Amino acid sequence: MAKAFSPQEVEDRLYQFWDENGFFRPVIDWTKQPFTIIMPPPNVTGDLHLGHALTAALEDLMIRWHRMRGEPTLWLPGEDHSGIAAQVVVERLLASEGVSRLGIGREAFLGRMWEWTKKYARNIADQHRRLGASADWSRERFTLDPGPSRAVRTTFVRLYHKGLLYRGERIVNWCPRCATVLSDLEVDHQEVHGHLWHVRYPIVDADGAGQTYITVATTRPETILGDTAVAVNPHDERYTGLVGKHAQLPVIGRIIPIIADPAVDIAFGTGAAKVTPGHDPTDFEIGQRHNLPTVNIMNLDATLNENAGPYAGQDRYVARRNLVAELEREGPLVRTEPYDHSVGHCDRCKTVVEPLVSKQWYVDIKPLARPASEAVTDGRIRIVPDRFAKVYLNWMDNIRDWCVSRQLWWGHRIPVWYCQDCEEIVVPPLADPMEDPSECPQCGSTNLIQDPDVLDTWFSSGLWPHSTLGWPEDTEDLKYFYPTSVMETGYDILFFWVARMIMLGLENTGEIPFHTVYLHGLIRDENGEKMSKMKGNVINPLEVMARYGTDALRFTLATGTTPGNDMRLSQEKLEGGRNFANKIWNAARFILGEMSKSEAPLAPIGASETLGLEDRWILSRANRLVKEVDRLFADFQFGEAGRLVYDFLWGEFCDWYIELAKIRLRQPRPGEPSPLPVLVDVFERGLRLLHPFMPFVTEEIWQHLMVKAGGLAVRPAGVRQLATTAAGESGPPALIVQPWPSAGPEDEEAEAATETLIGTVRGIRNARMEYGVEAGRWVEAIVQAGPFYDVLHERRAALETLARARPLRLEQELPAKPEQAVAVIVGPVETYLPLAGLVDLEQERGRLRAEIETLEGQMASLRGRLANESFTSKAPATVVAKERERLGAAEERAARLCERLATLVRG
RNA sequence: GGGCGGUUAGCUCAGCUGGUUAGAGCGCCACGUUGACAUCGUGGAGGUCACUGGUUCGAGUCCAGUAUCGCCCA
Repeated sequence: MAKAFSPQEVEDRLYQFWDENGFFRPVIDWTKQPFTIIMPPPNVTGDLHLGHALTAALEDLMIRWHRMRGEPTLWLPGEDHSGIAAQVVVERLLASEGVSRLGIGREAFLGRMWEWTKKYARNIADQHRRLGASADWSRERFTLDPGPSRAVRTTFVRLYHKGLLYRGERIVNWCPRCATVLSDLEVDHQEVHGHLWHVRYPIVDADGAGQTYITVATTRPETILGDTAVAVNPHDERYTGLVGKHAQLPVIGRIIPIIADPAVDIAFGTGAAKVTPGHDPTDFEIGQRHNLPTVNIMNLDATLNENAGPYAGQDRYVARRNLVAELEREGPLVRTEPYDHSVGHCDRCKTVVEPLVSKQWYVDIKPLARPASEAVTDGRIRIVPDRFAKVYLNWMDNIRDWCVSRQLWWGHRIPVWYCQDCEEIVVPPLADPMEDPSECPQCGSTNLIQDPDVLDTWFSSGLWPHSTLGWPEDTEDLKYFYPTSVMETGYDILFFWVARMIMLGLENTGEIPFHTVYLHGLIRDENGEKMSKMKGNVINPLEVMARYGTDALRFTLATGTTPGNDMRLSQEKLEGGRNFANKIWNAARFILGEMSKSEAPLAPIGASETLGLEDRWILSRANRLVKEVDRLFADFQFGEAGRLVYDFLWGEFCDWYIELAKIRLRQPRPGEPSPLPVLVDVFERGLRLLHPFMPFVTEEIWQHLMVKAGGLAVRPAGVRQLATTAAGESGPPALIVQPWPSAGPEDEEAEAATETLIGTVRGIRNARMEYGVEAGRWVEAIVQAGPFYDVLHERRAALETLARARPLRLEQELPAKPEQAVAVIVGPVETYLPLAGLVDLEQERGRLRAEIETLEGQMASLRGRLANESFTSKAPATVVAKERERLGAAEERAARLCERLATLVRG
């Protein structure tokens, strides 16, 4: 084995080994409950980013854990066609070739889309493989595949016939750059610095005494050209006399009514609002209430149209500038003030969205939202962390109809035909949603034209948990794996995706799509900034993996996040992950080296009384760890679990157990058991616990271990020699399919004794350092071990070696304690280091006094607590007992320290 | 405007049924190349847990309020 772990040498090989042996494919076993995760399908628009890496790390962690627990485990991978985003990329590609989408036509364009998509879907899948994703690639799905497409069309047809899909003309969010409508969720509201322009409209039928004009305030003066009324609040006394009168629009001279509507905010601007039903959602509603005409002044590319009179053909912002100039010149502009307000931007391209009236397809969402809310309120679906349940329910309660049509070519074409002879809308029959209608059922015409638009990408994503498993067919997969277990994704798509999956899953299947929603946070850069290509602070997971290894990335992500919270990723953190992998690697090198040296077969671990103290200790600690990790995993606390495994392997196993084992291995005493079986057993169990976090390094080491163990003809306890593949065949042994460890009993006696041993070693090291003893020098030590005499006598060699204390005199009771010596007191164990020539009695007295002082502070607070009648009567007995014990220990230690101090003072 | 979250060591963060003298990684200081590992080891310094009040025998942890930063929705 190489001196340092080199990830690139093992990752591809091991992934292939797992994949080829079918370990990723579940065996359907109807007697067992499966564990299923449907992977959120990444967009095919490029490379995986760190968010995907986090998703993969956490999902693979759960998947590997459940697989090791022996559950039929399915992780179904896939990719999303990502409608608008993908189309934009390919359109840009075409532009670089000097052609356009419209130029080459729909069919040729879709050909190019597919060509491009296939390449990138493969790219995404390959990147998931590099992340070590143990997903079942035989079940991989793409949103435009025949299966999921059939699900989309079936859903549309059923919703339509149920009356839950309708075509409506209303104000939509239009992205002039993407040339499509957007759903409310795809609009990103941002504060922008703008102006509020106060514009005076003359009253044409003023009654002499009253006002002769009315002043409106607007942030979008160009829409004046589309005004069809001025509205005031009915309770606004400033304007009561004007309601019913008429004003004249500047520039184009249209006469418009002054109306009263409660939607107008008295406090905003002048209290008089211009009403542009064609270009503002609120105004549209006012227009509906008052039967106002709607004037559309804009083309779909955000230039003004013929209704804009002299401004026709100008871009909206050019027109705004020019119009403001004209108003100023001509007089109606009475005031301009700076004004910050929120403006909708296209989620994808950040272009300012234009509200305009358009005919689109909508899902009547409330009937779907109710059952989706109930599924969360009644606990059938658990959201982790649970605070997001409130966010979810709040959104559901205020949900608005979902605009699902998009003016794109790339996507699921809307299965609606329009009769060109009678205006009938034709949708395929419920009985066969896939059938394209050939004639109009109303008039018999065959002159049908399919709606040119496609559906919102999220419409197909919303079906993902059931469409990937075969719905609408009643497949075996659907029956077995649905409802799925966990949906793990980022909180940023809770509404976009998770909510819609719940609604559509319930609608289509009558069942929840998943039992648990686990939401992770965003990965930010080391300064807490959101990563973006624009800022240039994007960390590419592929580069990270090349530099630090996949395990390092995965461990760092999995342990650095808590549910629903963002994480800052930095090189330092990744280094930590890499170092941990290397630490484990080197522990393996040590153990394997020792195994090679040993001629004897690896003995099974015997009964407790045949084991050494530290063996019992580390086994007990390992058992405690398994118990804790199980508890934390079950509660989705992966980060905390990972940290415990890290602390155990590094801080206990490597730092102490291996060091203690070395002493026995180098100076074996007759009759003493070898630590090797325990070394191998505990390490091997540690590898299993770590496997879901760091699959590659653990598998690689485990394979080495098996070769060695196999060579010695004895395997660590509990190893499954052969794995079973999906085809029911036997495969080679592999860590990925080893059983998850189960927790054995704890050994408190061994833990306490070993802690005393470790504490004494630490105390001696500490004293050495304080007195400036050179690291390599051996020092004399005299130990009064009291009740730990037998234990320390047993571990005498350990104490000597680890504390570098020799000669070491060990007694149960010390009749006379050395005076010219440093005292180290750990529990009832007193250690004296004469440190010839180095001990300064004044320094030693100071050291003792300081220790006594902190101890006294502690004792005072404990005594106070225990003297408090309400504490002893109200606190649980175990807590009170524990405090008593602590006080006792502190008192004993203080007494010993005081005694020591007294000796020194006397001397 | 409504809702949510953060505020703990120099930095980044854990701390989930309230119970030691609050932990980790990184950074810092000192020492150390004995055959697992310098991607390392040993030891150390460093925090009135944002603030105020409350509940409780006991609060970093629960409640209310304040400040401040951030996010979501409108």
